[in-house]
Amino acid sequence: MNIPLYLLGFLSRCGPQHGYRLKRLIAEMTADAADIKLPTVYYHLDKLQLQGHVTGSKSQEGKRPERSVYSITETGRKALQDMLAEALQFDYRPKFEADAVFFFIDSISKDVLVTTLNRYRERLEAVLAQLDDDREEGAAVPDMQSREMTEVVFSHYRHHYLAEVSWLSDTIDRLVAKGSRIPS
Amino acid sequence: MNIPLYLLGFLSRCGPQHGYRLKRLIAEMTADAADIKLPTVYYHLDKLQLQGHVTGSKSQEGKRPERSVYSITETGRKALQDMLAEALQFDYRPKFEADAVFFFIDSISKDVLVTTLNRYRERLEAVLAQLDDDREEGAAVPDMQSREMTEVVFSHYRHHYLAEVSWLSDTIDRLVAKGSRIPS
DNA sequence: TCCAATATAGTCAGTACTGATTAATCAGCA
DNA sequence: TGCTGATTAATCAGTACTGACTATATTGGA
Repeated sequence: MNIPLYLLGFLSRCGPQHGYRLKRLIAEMTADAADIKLPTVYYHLDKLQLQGHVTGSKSQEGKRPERSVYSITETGRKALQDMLAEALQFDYRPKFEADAVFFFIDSISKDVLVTTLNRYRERLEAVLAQLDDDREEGAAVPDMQSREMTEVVFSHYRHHYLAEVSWLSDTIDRLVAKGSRIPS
Repeated sequence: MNIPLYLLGFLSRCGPQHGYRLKRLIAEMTADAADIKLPTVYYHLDKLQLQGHVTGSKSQEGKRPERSVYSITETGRKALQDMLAEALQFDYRPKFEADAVFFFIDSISKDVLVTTLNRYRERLEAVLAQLDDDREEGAAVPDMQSREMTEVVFSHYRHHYLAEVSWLSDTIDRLVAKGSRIPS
């Protein structure tokens, strides 16, 4: 997910942050397109610190355990530019986890498969509806720039969910057609 | 990628195998849809052995280092059925690694972005062409059952690559339209 | 027949990631 | 005011994965 890019990017845009706040910032600003787990955030902040791309200033307040505010450094800004250039390579390599099933359907009845796929299609259509709701909500993202780009990202998901539905329809048709030719 | 499902599935279908052979079997039979790395294969075979789903019989031939032939056990076949049922849940959650760029384009000129996206589209179209070639090749997969299902999987990739191209076109149009309204 | 290249079979050490847990603070309300 | 549940902030121990490496066997050609 190119996590360091998100971390440096938002540290640069929003100024010094605690790891925890940074994680939430990213989730909010990207409308959850990037939901990075908290331990993962700290893992990468540590690495970035070793590389000198961020500095963490520890500070003790009262009896609280130590906590750090992370800031991007000058070399961090350089690294950010490099990462952006790298990300511009745009390499799409999807993995369809569930496709394994198709290699072993001989142990599944065709009826069950078709029924399951139909249910899957219903769920996908629900996700699409949800996605449109979230888009409306994403319209609440503060700055203009981010909002427009959030639209681009939403559209990205939308296209692929539609593709999934379309493939599903084809596949169901194919299975049903085959079933009618060779009725079991 | 549900690797244990592939391992048990092909051990079941093709009989006892060395880890190495199993890996290649899977690559061939799935026309590379599942390219599992060799150390990953052994990692999961070890786990499956601990769980009792496969047995590995060590055998020394000549001066060769020890090597194991793995077989699926009865509990392994049970586990395989469970995994198939689980995989039938069909959960599609795409992650678009490169989308991070869109949240930081303010530091990139629009011209560069549009040029880059156009180049990306060209590359995608090449991949689509390659995909069709591979499909032809996949037609050489031995048994009928596998071949048909390989078609389904190819069609899956095809739909999503087409979606990617279609999203790209929309996005480029959007960027260009915006650029013409507010010429920099 | 000897050698280089390739195929076969596997290990190891390190990277990336995350579920579960800890620990203090704060807001609401009985 | 004292208790409860949510929020803020972070760590730890474990899982999953893989690049780089080791070692033998086989094969095609000079």
